[in-house]
Amino acid sequence: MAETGAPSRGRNAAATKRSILDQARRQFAQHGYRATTVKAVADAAGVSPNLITRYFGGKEGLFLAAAQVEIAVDDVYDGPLAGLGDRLAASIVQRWFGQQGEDPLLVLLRAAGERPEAAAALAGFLDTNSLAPLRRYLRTSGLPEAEADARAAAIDTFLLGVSTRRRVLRSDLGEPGSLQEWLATAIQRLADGGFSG
Amino acid sequence: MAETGAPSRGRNAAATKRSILDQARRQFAQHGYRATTVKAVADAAGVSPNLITRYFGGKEGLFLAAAQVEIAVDDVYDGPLAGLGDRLAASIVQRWFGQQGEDPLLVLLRAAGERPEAAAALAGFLDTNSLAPLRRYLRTSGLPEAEADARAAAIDTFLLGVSTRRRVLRSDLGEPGSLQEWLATAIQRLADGGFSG
DNA sequence: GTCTATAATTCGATAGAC
DNA sequence: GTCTATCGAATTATAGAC
Repeated sequence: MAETGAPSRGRNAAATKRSILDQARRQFAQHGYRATTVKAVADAAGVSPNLITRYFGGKEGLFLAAAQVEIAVDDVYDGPLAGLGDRLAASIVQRWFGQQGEDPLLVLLRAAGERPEAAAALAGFLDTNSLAPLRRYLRTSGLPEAEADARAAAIDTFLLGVSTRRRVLRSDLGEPGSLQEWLATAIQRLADGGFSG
Repeated sequence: MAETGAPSRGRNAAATKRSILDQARRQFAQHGYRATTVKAVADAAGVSPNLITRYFGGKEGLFLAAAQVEIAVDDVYDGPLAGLGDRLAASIVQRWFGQQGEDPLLVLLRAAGERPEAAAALAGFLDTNSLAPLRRYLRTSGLPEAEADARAAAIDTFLLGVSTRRRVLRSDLGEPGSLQEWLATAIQRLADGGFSG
């Protein structure tokens, strides 16, 4: 009885649409694109499959809607370089454990292996919203461009690895507390970097 | 005319089987599990689809065969800690650029998003063949267990991120030369790292 | 605004000939 | 040892009733 998206809708298109979208996100995030069927989503949302075509234009449109990420502004780039690891780690753990509903980024990450556009969309999103800000921040901290870029790429890559291990490979990364500490240390090591040494 | 697996086989079961397997690895590595059809593999191998059932028992068996990884013994764990980054980076770049045929690990990585057993298989393989050896090596280097484990996990996670970025998200990571340098530095930073500081 | 029924396709697997 | 032909299941999308 852990239904999320089927709380007694009646004849209300908006609520129905939302319910379908919630379940779609959940299932795409869990099984990827192809393994998710419109019937399964409709069943989970408690509606008839044809409503998915009606409201989202089909499975493709449903996926695009489910993969839509809202960019959350963050304050991780306010503060000294020495605290970057702590701030980033806190932000990540917060995003992971303090959130209801599925993360649209996970929809993209999980579908990236089977859908090239999903891979491209995720790559683009990360470049714009993770790598580029990191680069700017590190450059502003007074580092040479090449050094800043190398460190930013390393951190960004590490974070992708963490997400892949946790969400795709489903590895147990430990308690939120110790996980956050470990994350902070690793990030800080890369941020303090010596790449052009 | 870049066909790999269809070099004029005649009535030779072993050669046919090999040809199918080569093409299967290639396609699974490129499109994942569900998006790869037995017909497409058969066409690429220049054979009839039913031979896949005949020789591999079906699509499932074909995937398992294509995902079979042969463990290559490596000498990255011979040498001082200060050179670990260099040795690991060299080994990785070598594996990437100096290899014919598709990497079975990529088959697993790409299918991990849609097939839980593939995810589990990859996680298990990495634990046994990457994380555990790293841990052993770092412990042997005289580090406290907790510290060695934290550094090993960080390196392993970073490497997963690199593979995901490169093969799944298809990001351009630059020339082999500079890529290897960057890898070596990042790995070494994590290997040297004060996690219990 | 939503459902039932069904069309149209795709795909994996099988049977049997050569 | 391999191919042609076909079956059956699954899935997306549509038509039309309520």
